[in-house]
Amino acid sequence: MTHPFITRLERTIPLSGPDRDAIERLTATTRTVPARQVILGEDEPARGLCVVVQGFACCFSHLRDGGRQITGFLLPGDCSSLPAVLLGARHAGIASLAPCLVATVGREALADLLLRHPLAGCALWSAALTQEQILREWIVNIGARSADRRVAHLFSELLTRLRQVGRSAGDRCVLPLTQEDLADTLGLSTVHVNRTLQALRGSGLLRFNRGVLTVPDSRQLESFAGFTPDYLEARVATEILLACAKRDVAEADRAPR
Amino acid sequence: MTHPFITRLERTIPLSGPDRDAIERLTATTRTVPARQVILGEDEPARGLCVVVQGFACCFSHLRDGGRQITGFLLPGDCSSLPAVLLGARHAGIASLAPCLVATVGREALADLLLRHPLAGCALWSAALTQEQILREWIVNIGARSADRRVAHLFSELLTRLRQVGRSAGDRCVLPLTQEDLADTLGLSTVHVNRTLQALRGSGLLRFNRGVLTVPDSRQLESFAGFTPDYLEARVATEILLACAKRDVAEADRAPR
DNA sequence: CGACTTTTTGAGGGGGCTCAAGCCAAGTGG
DNA sequence: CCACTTGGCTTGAGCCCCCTCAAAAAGTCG
Repeated sequence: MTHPFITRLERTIPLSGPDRDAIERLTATTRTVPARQVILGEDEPARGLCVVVQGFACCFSHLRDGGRQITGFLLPGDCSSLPAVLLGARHAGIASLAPCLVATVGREALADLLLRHPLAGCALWSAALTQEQILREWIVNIGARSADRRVAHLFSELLTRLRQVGRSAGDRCVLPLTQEDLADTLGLSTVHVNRTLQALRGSGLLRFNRGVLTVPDSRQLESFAGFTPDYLEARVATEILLACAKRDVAEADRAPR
Repeated sequence: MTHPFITRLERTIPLSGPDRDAIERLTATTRTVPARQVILGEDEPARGLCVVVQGFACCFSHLRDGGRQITGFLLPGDCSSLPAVLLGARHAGIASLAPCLVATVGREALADLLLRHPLAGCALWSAALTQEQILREWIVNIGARSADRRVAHLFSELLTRLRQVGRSAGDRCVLPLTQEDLADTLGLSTVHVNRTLQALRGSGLLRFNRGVLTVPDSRQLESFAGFTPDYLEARVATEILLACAKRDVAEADRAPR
């Protein structure tokens, strides 16, 4: 089976054989992390890019008053935000929600990849850009939608993303989230999430029971939520692609491994 | 005076002379846009990267029910989100809030820049990453803070960013925003923004009058909002920098313009 | 079984929303 | 120079969405 991270990157750019090899090598050594564990604290400096090979994780921020806000989910093949690694700035924390298989790509290795494999580098950037699209959509979701549509939209997005990585069986999928997690994601209280889920179940749009989401008619749910999946479909423009490829060839000529 | 876009990019990476020249050439032709004008609609395809040279603009999304959510502000030197250009995906709309000077960098020109000037390209990516950091912070703001702290946090961020680009005089700055804009940014109603502003004025933390923000003690405001500016300070890690620079030199050898 | 986490329910309150009207400043045109 | 318009700001009243607090019910796991 191909490496999830490679599959993920190839959704934006078709990679060459050497590219794939290089990435595979970087993410070969993994470590397992139990569920509900902090993978990278908000305060500790990021040593490298964190790639979730298997499992389910999230990015989070804590407020002084004890509140928690989840700012993203990491599915198999996703990686932690590049800013954490490239820019020295503050970064979100990362925690596992289900047991995870995690690879960490150090800064030097990352720099080397960017240098020797521009196409792979470009793919990495593109993944970060997709991430940005998602964040923007989340702002719209939290800022402008009612509680029920908010929940529906999040579930629609997660269902779509899980399908992309082959982790959904028909109309149901596993989401290792508690109602508290949902609350911290959507800017709602736990109690209200509970009642909203009941209402949604009542209207037949979805059922969410002990980490299993069931959506009888995803089309209907998406329509209710105002969800359109186009922000999740990344494909790099050909002009850019050609430029990267050209450089890639040049690199190969000059510095064959 | 140096070009604002270059100043912006150099906040993350020190550029070489040729890099600067190339960027300057790309953003030389600008057009003026009056205030309150749509620069790029949500539906129309993005022809290129949109660089705000002067003025004040915002990114926005519209919902079916007529609601609007502002998902970002573009200050002098900022550019529209790369995803719009590189990935074919849906993108946010862009609108001017004050009169703007805007340059558009076409996809071909952008590809050419990435090819010939890796360092400049890296700077561009980094700017996008900073953008991501800001989006993440906005999610925390909208999702987890009360109305008054939300307003305080946004103002703190904008004040800091305006200082970075030299557009704030001491304790005051110009923000061409209506209360409705603030409402659409923060996920609040216009009426409530009004009352919140009054409360903040009452407590002496800030005054916002007809587009002029006055903050007597920014330290105090930031403390109230729970604002820390570290997510706005981007600086690319040296390892990455060296890799880019190395490639840059190699490029210069191989294909001198 | 006993300790714990997660979900569910109830009751009450408050933060923020909607609707609607009045106000103020800055144009615009006669 | 003054009516008239216009867009934004301000206020009031009423209410509903969602929050908090608290406790019971239902799973979960050693």
